[in-house]
Amino acid sequence: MNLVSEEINIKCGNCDIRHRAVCSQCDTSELNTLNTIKYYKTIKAGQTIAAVEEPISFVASIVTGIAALNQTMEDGRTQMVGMLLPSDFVGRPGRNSVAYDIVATTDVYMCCFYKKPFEELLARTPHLVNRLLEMTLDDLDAAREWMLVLGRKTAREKIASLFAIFAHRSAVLRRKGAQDTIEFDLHLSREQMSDYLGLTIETVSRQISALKKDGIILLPNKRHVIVPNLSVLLTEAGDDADGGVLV
Amino acid sequence: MNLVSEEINIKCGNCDIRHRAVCSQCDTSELNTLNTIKYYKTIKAGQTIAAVEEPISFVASIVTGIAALNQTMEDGRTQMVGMLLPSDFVGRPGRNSVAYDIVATTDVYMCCFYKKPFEELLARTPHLVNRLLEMTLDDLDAAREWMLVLGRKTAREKIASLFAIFAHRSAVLRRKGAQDTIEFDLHLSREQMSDYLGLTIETVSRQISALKKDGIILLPNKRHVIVPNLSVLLTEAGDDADGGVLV
DNA sequence: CGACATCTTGACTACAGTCAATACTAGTGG
DNA sequence: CCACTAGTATTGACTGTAGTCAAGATGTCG
Repeated sequence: MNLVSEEINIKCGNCDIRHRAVCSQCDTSELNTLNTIKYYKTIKAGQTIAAVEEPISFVASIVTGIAALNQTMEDGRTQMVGMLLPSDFVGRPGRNSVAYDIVATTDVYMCCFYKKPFEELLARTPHLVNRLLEMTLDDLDAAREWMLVLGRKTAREKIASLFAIFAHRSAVLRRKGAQDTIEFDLHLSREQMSDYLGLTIETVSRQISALKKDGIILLPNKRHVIVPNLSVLLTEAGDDADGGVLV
Repeated sequence: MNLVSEEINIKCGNCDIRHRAVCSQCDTSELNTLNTIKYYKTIKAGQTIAAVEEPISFVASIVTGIAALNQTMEDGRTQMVGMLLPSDFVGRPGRNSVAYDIVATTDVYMCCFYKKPFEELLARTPHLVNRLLEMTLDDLDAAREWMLVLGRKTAREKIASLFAIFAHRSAVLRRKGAQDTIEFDLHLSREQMSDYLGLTIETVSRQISALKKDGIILLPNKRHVIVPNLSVLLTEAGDDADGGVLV
């Protein structure tokens, strides 16, 4: 028992997403319980984690990697409706299927919990529900923020908005300011970007070239972006140069 | 005491949204508590219920009427990011302001709870949090469903999708099937529709005229719509003729 | 090195936006 | 009751942005 408990502490204690995931407020005993119903799983880039028709037997936290939530119309048009990043939660308690296809964009490492026992734990652990509510409200705000991008922004503003999100995330990680040079790796292909932005890949390509030509961004290669001045990028995104950027 | 309790039962017992709102699972004692911290409020059509800059001192349930969640860019472009219908919840526990402007589309009658005591009740009433989580997850699904509309659908499909939502809601209320004639009142102006759909009012107007010309809908007047055949409308919306319509 | 993916660029098209004139509707006051 | 006004909606003509189709460039991996 002692051994098990120690093992858990080592595992969860070292976990990168420990302080942000659903389990962030769990105490040792709750982590013990979680440990009995959890397993880790790796999904290769491009593989489907869950599909709309199929039942799903687990819920999970993304530990590393990126996954996309995709909606598809019969004729093949697709729209990415969300991006799952490390610490994000997969699955909806109380439902046995997902509302959109979840596809691994990069290799994804997940901490999975068997659905049924997780829901039981949820039922007797209010703070878990609280955490889930917090996360869901954040997701909702992000989704609505993105609705403005999809509904009202031009192609150039859309690209700038997407890059602003990546730049913002990178800036937070490296504690940089809006005046500093920020750089980040582009984990999405042109096609994935077009699906996220409601554009075609040609338009994505053209607008990226245009931003590059105008010196808003530098592109040492196709998957790496350097932003000399974040405020300028934010202006291009149609945002106030300080606020309004989620995720 | 007895009197008070009776009065509450009458009030909440007769409440149209009693079985769908946050309070749907509350017992008599909880309703009593809620009653001590609640008040009713009417907002005239066009009035702002809450604005992004201003602090908000309450959370609320919409009892009757419709309100819109609006996002606005500096240059005036606006996007409706959600519609609040009877039983929907207003405000975010734990936050003292809202992320978007909330504007009454029709006259709105709200059941308001003072924020602080409501949050305290929330902290000791797990099933309330559960209900709020359920509602938020539904909102999130609806928002993501709408992202597909905004990002990938044509103007005609957008209008058809909007009407399909209204028709669907009306059909559920009156227990009609997809083959029946369904009608509904249009509570939104052309401008509000354009804000919801990410279009201009001219395009909205043109597409409505086109749907009318093609016999997909009938328009006895500008604010009332008759749908002879819902499946046909759903096809126009680009949806599978049975599923996929939220709210 | 060759083969296949992904990405970029160009030429042309089409859908929705813009600007503007006209029609409709509801409300007010003579 | 009609005339007038203000707000809302429709329709037309034209423009512009992003989509489509297609060729060529770049990148990746066996």
